[in-house]
Amino acid sequence: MNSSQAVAPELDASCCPPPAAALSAEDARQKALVFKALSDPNRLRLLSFVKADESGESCVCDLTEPLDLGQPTVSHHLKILVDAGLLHRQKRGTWAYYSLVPGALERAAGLLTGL
Amino acid sequence: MNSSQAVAPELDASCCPPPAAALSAEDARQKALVFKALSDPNRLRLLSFVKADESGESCVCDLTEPLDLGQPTVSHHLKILVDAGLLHRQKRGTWAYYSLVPGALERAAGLLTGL
DNA sequence: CTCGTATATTGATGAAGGTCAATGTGGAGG
DNA sequence: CCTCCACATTGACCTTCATCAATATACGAG
Repeated sequence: MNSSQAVAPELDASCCPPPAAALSAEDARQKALVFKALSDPNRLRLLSFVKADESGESCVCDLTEPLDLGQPTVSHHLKILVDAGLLHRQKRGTWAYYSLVPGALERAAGLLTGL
Repeated sequence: MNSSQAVAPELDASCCPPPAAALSAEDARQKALVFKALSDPNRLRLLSFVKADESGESCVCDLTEPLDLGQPTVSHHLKILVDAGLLHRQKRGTWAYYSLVPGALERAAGLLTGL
């Protein structure tokens, strides 16, 4: 009864054809999902922290403290960013490493300039 | 008890210096305001309609019908977009004309690529 | 001044979202 | 097998938000 598999399709599309006309209700609904994932300060900071890390990936335990949030809350936010197609999750042993999906931020930016 | 004057400062900044480090809580809070304004499907469509209009501006009455929303709801969304620095409002006579703030979408996109 | 029109504001309502405490899961070590 | 650790999930609470009906405001026409 959750939305674990809901991946924003806009970020998977190879590119963004110029819309020519206005957004349809469906297009708007799906693009809004990406910006909804970006509309929380703590999620923006999570993206920032992951991107700033030298290794390019961070585990939950590294992100909990600087955000001053509980571990379940951080996991929740990370899941939203993964579902939006912005972060990638790789589990190694007990740890879960999160990394930026290459080009995802640029594609999200393209959703704006290509409105 | 409202936020009529809350203008997102990020969109007014002349440019976006490379962050070097990670986002502060305050930076994240203000940038999230812009994406929160973009996180609603109907607001994305409003931006799209305004941009697609040949004259570059649209009045509320032109936007109410294609969105299939009530007039107060459309006014509410437009206000949020104005407060976020994305739309500009100009009142002429009885009508209120909304237009895209030049470069605002590009600056919002820059908030992402410059994370 | 009065009426009609276009827009903004207020108040209420139901849905969605962020957070935490508690619990579940699954791998590593003894 | 048992225990600790990192992380995920669940359930509950409270806040925020999108929407509408009703009302207010402001302007133009007559």
